[in-house]
Amino acid sequence: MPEGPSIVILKELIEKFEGKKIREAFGNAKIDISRLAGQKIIAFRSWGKQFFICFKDFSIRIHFLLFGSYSLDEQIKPDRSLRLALIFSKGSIYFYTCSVKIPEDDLDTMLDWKADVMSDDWDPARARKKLKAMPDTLVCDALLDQQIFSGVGNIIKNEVLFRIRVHPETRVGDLPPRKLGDMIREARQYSFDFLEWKKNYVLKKNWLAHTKKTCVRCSIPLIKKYCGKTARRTSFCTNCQVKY
DNA sequence: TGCCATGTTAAACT
DNA sequence: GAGTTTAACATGGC
Repeated sequence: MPEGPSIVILKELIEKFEGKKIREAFGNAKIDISRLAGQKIIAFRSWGKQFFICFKDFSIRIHFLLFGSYSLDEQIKPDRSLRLALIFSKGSIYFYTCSVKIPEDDLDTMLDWKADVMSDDWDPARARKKLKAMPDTLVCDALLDQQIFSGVGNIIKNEVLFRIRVHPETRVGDLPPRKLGDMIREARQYSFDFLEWKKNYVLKKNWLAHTKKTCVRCSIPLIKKYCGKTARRTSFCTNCQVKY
C-alpha cells in the first residue's frame, strides 16, 4: 500500500468526496475526532506517502506506514483496527492501521511540494542540488530520502537502480553526472509506471529486481543485501549494476 | 507455521 | 547534545 503512487490512486478514488460534508466520524485515532462532524472537505492532497484531508482551518494527515489500508463505501472490515471512519450522506471512507495526525503547521510551510516525485511541481534540478550537497551518502539511501524523493519507497529504489544499472552502494558524489540525471529522472518515471501497473494489478509482474532471485539481463543470481544506513532490503546484480 | 515486508517515530544508547 | 542503534507498532502474504 504505502509508496507514493498508491497514495495517488487513493486520491483519485476518493475525489468524489471533495466539497462534501462529514456527517459522522469515529475511530480510535488519537486526535480530537469530535471536531470533524459537520466539517466540509475542502480538498484532498498527497505529498509522497502522506495523504491529507483538508478543511478550512486544519487538516488531517494520514500515513499508512507498512500495513495501513482503507476501504470505501463498504461495511467496516472486521478484525482490522479502525483508526478513522468518515461517514457522508452518501458514502463513507474507512482508514485502518495507519498513523492519523492533525499537523500544527500549515502544509505549504511544512512541505516542499517540489520534492514529490508524483507532483506536477516536481523539480529535478532541485533534487540534483540536494544530492550534490550529500556526496558521501549511498545512492540506496538517497533514493529513500523523503526530503529529496518524496514518495519513493523500497520497491521503487530497487527498480530504479536496476534500470539505470547503478550499484546501490555507490556514493552519490561518485556518480557520473549523466547517471545522477538518470537516477533523478527514473525516480519519477518509474513511479508513474508503478502507478499504471498498480492500477492494472500487474505491478509485481513487472518487477525486474525487487524480490527477484536471478538477473533478467544476464541470468546470474542477484545479491540480496540490507544496504546503507536505511538497511532496507536491496536486490541487485553485481554484473549489470556498476559501482562507481 | 514462522518469517518477512511497499515505513516511520521515539526511546535508548554512545 | 550530537549522532547512532534499537524497539515499537501492526497485518497479510508466502
